[in-house]
Amino acid sequence: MVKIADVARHARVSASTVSYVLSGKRPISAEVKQRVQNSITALGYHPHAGARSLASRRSNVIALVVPLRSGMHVPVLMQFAASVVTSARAHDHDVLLLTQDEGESGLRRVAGSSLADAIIVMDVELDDPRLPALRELHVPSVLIGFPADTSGLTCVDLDFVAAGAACVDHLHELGHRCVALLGSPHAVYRRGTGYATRVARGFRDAIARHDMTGSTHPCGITREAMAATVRDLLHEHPDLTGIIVHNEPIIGPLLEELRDCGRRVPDDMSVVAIGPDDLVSRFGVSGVALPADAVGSTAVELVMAKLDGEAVPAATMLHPILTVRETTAAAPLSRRRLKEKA
Amino acid sequence: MVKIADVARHARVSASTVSYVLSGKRPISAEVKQRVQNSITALGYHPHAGARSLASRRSNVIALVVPLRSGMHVPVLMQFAASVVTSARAHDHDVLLLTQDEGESGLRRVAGSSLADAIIVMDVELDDPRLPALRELHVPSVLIGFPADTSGLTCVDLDFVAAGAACVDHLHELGHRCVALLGSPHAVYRRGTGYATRVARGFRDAIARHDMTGSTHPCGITREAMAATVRDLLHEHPDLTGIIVHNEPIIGPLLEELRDCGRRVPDDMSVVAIGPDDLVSRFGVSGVALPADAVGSTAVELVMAKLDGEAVPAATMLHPILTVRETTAAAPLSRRRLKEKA
DNA sequence: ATGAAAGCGCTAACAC
DNA sequence: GTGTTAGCGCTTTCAT
Repeated sequence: MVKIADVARHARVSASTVSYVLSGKRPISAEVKQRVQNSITALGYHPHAGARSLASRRSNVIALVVPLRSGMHVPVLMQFAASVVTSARAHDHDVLLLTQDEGESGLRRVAGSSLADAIIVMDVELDDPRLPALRELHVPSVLIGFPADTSGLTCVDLDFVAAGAACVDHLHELGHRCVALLGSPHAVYRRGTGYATRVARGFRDAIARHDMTGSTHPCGITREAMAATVRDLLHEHPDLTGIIVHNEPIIGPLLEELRDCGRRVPDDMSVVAIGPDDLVSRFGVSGVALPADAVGSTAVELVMAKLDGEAVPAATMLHPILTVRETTAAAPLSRRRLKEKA
Repeated sequence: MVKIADVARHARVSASTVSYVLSGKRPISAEVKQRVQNSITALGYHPHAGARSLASRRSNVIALVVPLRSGMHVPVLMQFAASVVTSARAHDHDVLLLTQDEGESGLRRVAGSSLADAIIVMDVELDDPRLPALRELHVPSVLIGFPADTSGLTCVDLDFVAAGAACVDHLHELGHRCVALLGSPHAVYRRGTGYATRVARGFRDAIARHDMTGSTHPCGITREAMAATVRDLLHEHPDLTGIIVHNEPIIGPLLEELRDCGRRVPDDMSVVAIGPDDLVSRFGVSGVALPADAVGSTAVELVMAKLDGEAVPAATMLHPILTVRETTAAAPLSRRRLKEKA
């Protein structure tokens, strides 16, 4: 194994000079710098990670805790993870993969042994059991998702309240006055998943602001459950012209069901979705995409800032971006009005 | 930070004794062992990973290279990864996550800096550009998937040849004599993805062995492409009674399409699938599941064996397990014969 | 069965 | 702008 002393000898400098060339922590003459770099490539030198972390008290590794057994949409998890790895590498850090089932002790182990300098935790729930550990741990951490109490933490996620509102705003602009939110299964609301509730809040706020009629409907993820909910919905609200759906697995089936019920989308019924961009774009649905890449890279930026001792906000909310596709159009009623005017 | 000397003092032993209690590399009296363990928990001691890897030349980390941008079925990737992490933890190792796009240099970096003791590479292609590096690297590696030439490597995967054959065998036993393989898109065969070709080989071998009629059909992943292929197929082979499908995205649509074509499954047409178990079981399809967990844990076992200096086979093929569900039944023709006999 | 001591390869004062 | 040196916290001979 080639070590720093070998490089130093080869470049006719001291070991510390090699170290400083690598870290850039002190000015080095252009000539020496060049010589050292040549020797490094000539010998194929790679600094020993362990020695480095021992001497510098920095492992240049960040731990990423992923929820492997959860009911989350898996491709999104992957996108998160990919984005975290890529961003971390851009900051010269590596990523250690931890599973949620190691729980609190996993966090303590990784932090305690200086395996990682920081921790990113995905899919945090409202009252997550790991929160106390994260607060008291001496390594910086960033959470993806919002717990009930963010004090003493750093959290990042899509602004789901704004996302819910953005969907309503979009429908309102198109002249819709009676809309519905097709949400997650009841269980998701009860178990503290935060974002489900937040979308509902954004929805209700916007409905009130625009003086519209709106109702929210938890909805199962099976085709049958969805069909039942939708039929009830159409029956109880005959003047419904817009549906906002925040429930990944039913986006596709919902479109089919509406067709089966004799409603053309978007002519008779507009549909807006909040969900993973692969899903949303695959079905050509207007809506707000879950910005997995942005969330991942933001999490890394926040972690790096904390490692540099900078102060960061407890909550970072990513602005929703609504993309208009083929499932939303002017409300039937307002189109009728337009014709009458003509 | 509490270090080994602190534990030693607290337990009134030397540092080396603490180290040996931890590693078990030399006999320690029950009494001392107990005292040391008490001190460890009392002080909340965690050995410093960097110091450890420096002194022992072992990081206790294995690198896992995942193909993030590939066309692979993402949930399966996740299952692999989860299985690798869990198995690694059972061997007291952690997992470093690398993305495929770091390529060969990523492997050299991780190995060269002693960040990881070993490398597991997922989704290896027939002529993977990273193979030379993997062969010459001084750290052990295990590949998930088979390249064209496995010499000097250690590979593990489902035995796709046997899987293809098992599907044919199953149909043969049910009395089917004319079957078809609905495979991956043409592009997958051209690009060297190994398993596609291997399934086809197993299929053809079994067809020949049983003296059956069989044809293989590459198939696009869109609903339309699949529908076209299926209609051609039904038209050209009127006596077709069984379809083996090895193409994740079309498993569901295929069942619908057959129904639309007036074929009842399994009464008129049996369907066997090779694919991710979540998919296969979701649709109640008979078939061979991709044993992600088994592949992941086997990969870890192989890596551990290599780290222990044991010799391991270049190729480990996991036996396919065919599960019979609701989409296969006795061939219509043979049932007719049975009736005639009665 | 236990202890003492010599590194492992690197970084960061401290010197000049 | 560069060199010297004292650790970083652990493992593992060597010694008893």
